[in-house]
Amino acid sequence: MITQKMKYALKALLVLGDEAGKAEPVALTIEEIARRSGTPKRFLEHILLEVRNAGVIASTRGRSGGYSLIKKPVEVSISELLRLIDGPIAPLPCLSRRAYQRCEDCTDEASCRIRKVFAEVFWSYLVIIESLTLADMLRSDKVAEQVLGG
Amino acid sequence: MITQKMKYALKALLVLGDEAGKAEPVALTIEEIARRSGTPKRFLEHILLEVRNAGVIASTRGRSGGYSLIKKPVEVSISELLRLIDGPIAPLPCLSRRAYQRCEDCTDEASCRIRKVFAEVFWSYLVIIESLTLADMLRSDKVAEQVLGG
DNA sequence: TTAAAGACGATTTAACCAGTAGACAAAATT
DNA sequence: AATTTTGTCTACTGGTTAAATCGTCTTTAA
Repeated sequence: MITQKMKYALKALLVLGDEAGKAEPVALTIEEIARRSGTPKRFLEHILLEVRNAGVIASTRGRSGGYSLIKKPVEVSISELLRLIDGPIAPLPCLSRRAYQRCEDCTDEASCRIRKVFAEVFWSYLVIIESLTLADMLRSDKVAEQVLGG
Repeated sequence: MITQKMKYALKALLVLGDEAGKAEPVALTIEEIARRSGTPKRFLEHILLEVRNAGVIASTRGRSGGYSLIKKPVEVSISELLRLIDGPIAPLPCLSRRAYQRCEDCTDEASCRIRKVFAEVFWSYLVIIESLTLADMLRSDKVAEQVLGG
């Protein structure tokens, strides 16, 4: 499960992405982003700060300040955002590339059967999620409807 | 990330699976399973209880009691175990089949762009992990080595 | 009947999630 | 220059979960 915080981050980026796609985009205040995305304003502050530090959005302070998207949507990786907000994606610390950690109880990583089996699943999963970008979300209404529920 | 508890559950099942594959398998005590799997004994109690209630293993009480695998390894689904120990697999509650929950802030599920994009990733992922069983883990040493680390 | 096992509920400690509050800094308007 | 509007940053809080541990009870074989 992704966290609520991640959902808020995505919603905020959708708002900023929609704005950036307009004819004459303007910077949006936290207040406005919070309103449009349905996010608690004070909480959104923290989220936007992290996203800004990652170089995805930019902020200007003072009157007529606000936030705007500075990366092209196609360059905003969902998996990177996940790592930023929710932490490592890998099912096991010993399978994470960016946040590798040896399992403290593991005697021999190469022969670990748990690692081995999750590695296979994980690589397949990674290929899929690494290819996802904000652009995919922004134009997702154009995607053909599929049966989802149940 | 899967929890430590899930790792312990898998390790315990590997121990019981290995035992079940022997010529003359015997029931193993918690003590023995804890020793072989490197799991805290008192914690393992709770884990084995849950796994037993799911019908994967059986227990006998009293002297010469213990645990043994009662399902065939090929019938022990890793994804079911994940659901049992760690909860829903889906990235969003509104994408879970078994633990479906509407996102409380969601106005229209069908048009939710977050849901839509995660749905695609999730279904692909599900296909892979749903096919995994304990049997795959038990014979995973036969799997060709692949480069994992980094 | 007693020792060896599992069953089960209560408690604990630390971390994390989701959110709030207050003080501060910058920029534009007046 | 003062004021207002914005973002920045640190700290805190209440609730939940993870990872155990503890004590007690029940079952069963020797």
